[in-house]
Amino acid sequence: MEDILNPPRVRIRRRGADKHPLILKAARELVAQSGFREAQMTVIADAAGIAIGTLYRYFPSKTELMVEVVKSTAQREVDVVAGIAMRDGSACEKLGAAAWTFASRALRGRRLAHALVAEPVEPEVEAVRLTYHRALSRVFKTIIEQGVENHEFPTQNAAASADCIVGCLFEGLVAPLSNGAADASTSLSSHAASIITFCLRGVAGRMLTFPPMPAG
Amino acid sequence: MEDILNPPRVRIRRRGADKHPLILKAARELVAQSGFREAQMTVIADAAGIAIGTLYRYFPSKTELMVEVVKSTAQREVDVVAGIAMRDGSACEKLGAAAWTFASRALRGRRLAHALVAEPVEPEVEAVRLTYHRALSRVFKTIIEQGVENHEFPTQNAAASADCIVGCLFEGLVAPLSNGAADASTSLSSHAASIITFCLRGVAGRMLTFPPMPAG
Amino acid sequence: MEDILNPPRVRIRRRGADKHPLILKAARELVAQSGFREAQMTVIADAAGIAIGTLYRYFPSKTELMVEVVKSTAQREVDVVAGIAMRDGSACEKLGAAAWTFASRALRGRRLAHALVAEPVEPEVEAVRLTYHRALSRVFKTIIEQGVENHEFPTQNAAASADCIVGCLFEGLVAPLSNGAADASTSLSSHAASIITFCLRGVAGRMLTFPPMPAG
Amino acid sequence: MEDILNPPRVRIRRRGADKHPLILKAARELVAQSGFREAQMTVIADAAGIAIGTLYRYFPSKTELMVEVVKSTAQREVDVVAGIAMRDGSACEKLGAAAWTFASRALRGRRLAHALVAEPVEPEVEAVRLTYHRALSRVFKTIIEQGVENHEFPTQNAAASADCIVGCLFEGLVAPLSNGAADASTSLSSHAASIITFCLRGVAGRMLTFPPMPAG
DNA sequence: TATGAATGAGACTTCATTCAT
DNA sequence: AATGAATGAAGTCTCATTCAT
Repeated sequence: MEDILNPPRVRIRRRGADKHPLILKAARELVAQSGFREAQMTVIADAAGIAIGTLYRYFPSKTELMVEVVKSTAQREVDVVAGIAMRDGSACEKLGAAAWTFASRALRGRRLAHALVAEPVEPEVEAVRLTYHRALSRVFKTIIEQGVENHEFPTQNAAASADCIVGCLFEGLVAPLSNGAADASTSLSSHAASIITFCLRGVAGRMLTFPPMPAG
Repeated sequence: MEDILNPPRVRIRRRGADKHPLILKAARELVAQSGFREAQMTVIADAAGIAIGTLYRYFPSKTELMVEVVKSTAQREVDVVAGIAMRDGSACEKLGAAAWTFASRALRGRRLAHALVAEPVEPEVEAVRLTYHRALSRVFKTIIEQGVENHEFPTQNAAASADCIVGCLFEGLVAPLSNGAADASTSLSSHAASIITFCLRGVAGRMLTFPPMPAG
Repeated sequence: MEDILNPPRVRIRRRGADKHPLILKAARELVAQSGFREAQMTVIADAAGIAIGTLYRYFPSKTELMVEVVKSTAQREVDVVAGIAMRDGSACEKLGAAAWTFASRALRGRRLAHALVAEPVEPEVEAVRLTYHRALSRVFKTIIEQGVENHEFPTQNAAASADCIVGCLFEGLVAPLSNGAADASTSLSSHAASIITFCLRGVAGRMLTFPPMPAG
Repeated sequence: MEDILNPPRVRIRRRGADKHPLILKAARELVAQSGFREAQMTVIADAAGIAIGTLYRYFPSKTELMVEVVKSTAQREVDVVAGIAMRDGSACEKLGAAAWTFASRALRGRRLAHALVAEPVEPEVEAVRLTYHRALSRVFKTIIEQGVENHEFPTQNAAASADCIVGCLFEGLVAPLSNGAADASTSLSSHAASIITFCLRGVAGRMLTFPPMPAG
């Protein structure tokens, strides 16, 4: 399981409850709702039920907070997808399952997924998001490498293929979400199937059709 | 050839050169250098060597200016790639050439490409950027459809495949550029070859290796 | 006939048509339409069909132009009302007729009347408007003085009474116009009759009812 | 007693004095000194001894602040005049007293009174000012109606008469103040007496002379 | 003399961050 | 430790006025 986070920094010593996760939750929800730009510090503090001054005891700047938001959210996504990669089964199955898992989570989440993929702001946050992309890519890379060893897949630049899969999923699933329209997720899920089919072919180098899975 | 732009608005003229392209150039360069966020109106005016009031004679708001920046830049990219798609040759060759063209142009461009692909901004600008993605995708879709007719490629959801190609190129080429580091472009161009290979396999459903082209 | 204007200043020597009245007309119409604030120099120049630079050859500043607008417009109003005061008839009749004339002109004109009465801006323009108020007042004062000489009216401070009449007309007729609503002018004209009745009583010191006149 | 204000909004509190009245006072003084035009947010903040950001914590926009300035000032004036209308005495006495009270307060106040009566500004502020005129008029209307019931005054359009009184007071007292000149208030107060005499005659329809009161 | 593009001071507003209580 | 009022730099946009052609 990938760990995006650097060793967790020393936190403020506190008497009562640790407000760290509380703040992070509030911030994440606000970002999920309306993006980084709209998530102002005052609003986040309000949502967390604490004073703005208190928020600044836990996070020294908005940048830092947003970095944490991206880190933690991304980590969760990577963990889930990575969980799939650990299961038994052929590389092909795992690849399909992992992609589908990512896709179905992105189809919910919408705004948040978009924020993680395409809504940057500051270089520092951008850097973390890149880390997320790479972490996700690494999960796929691992599966591909297994498949190459198995001879399920032909020899290939596994890292590049993994990047491509991530790109396909982002472009295919997240970008269309950025127009606020609440598209019928049915059509999106068949679209997702086409995307994943493409990815499987790209990796396997032969005709494979991805059978859509029950949402999960 | 795609035309993203609406019919061009009537411009100011007389006395001195038309400042429209001058401003657009300055704005584009600033965006290319440091992204939308840093491109403030005052700075753009300075860079263009004009007063802020003059800037506002040509563009009624920052949003409008940024929309033009994205439109014009994106249009140029789409045009170039679309130009490739018009040439003679097999669908496979054209697909490779178009992808390679996009890739090699993105390898220069760096920050600008990133801005066109993944930076934040306002909904209005975002909408235009999405148009760019779709326009690029349509170019690839056209090639794929030709290939399917030719029986070069198997039957497939051409739109989804085209989106995937765009996603692969963005994720594979643009995202890595976003860290300011001046990566060795050699390694990037071999990376690009891997990416394109993946795309070709995804479309063709069989083993194809993309032979890197002479930079152009 | 009152002359509000100071001796007309030396104007620019010109070859072709004198653009002075042209500009004044355009400015007056714009002020009448949307007030001083909205009457920007560029817009006035456009409306007059001349260049902004030319406008500035005739009027050295917006303030000066607005002063002229108020002066000329007010002069016209004063002239019309003064014309009534010159006619034959009892002071009482003339007073009623003059008031009614002012009122009926104000009921058209709307925005312009408001601008002349209540929409000031700069001290310089304000000063001119005050002059207008005083000039109008002087017309009424003349009528009242005649009436006092005639013994139609009791001895009184004619200047103060005249100011009051002006005040009644402004407050009673112009102020209600400031809400953009296009009130039924029927109800306004009966309102006007009540206003004028009040004025006549105030001057005459006995019961007089003003019989509304045919609009003119 | 008229109440122009809507229910007062929830205010900021805690730590330090409530800055609401402080700001309002500063703004009122600036308007009184130089009118709405000169009352810029930065200047108001400076005058109140606070930062511009603080100003915006209390008033969301300049318009809102100006509305409050007009509302609160006007309310005070209306309250004082209305207080007179509640006293015992004949309608005639009350009418004279109310008018005199208004007049004597306007003779101080100068610029501020002018701002409340005749300065420009935005539609939103204008609307509030109109409310002030109407509220003042309503006070006089009440007195007149009492007088009509008493048979002190003849039957008449009480609303129109009340508007006239307001108009007389504004035109007779406020307008002359608008030229910055510090007129001898002695002459003004005898002028005021003439104005009020006119009003009484207008309402009563017979000869009444208003005996100037001791200033209050 | 006419033109109108260019100018730039100045107005309003936002929001991350600080610090006295 | 918590609070939240206060701060003010920074950004966008307007419009009267100037001046080169």
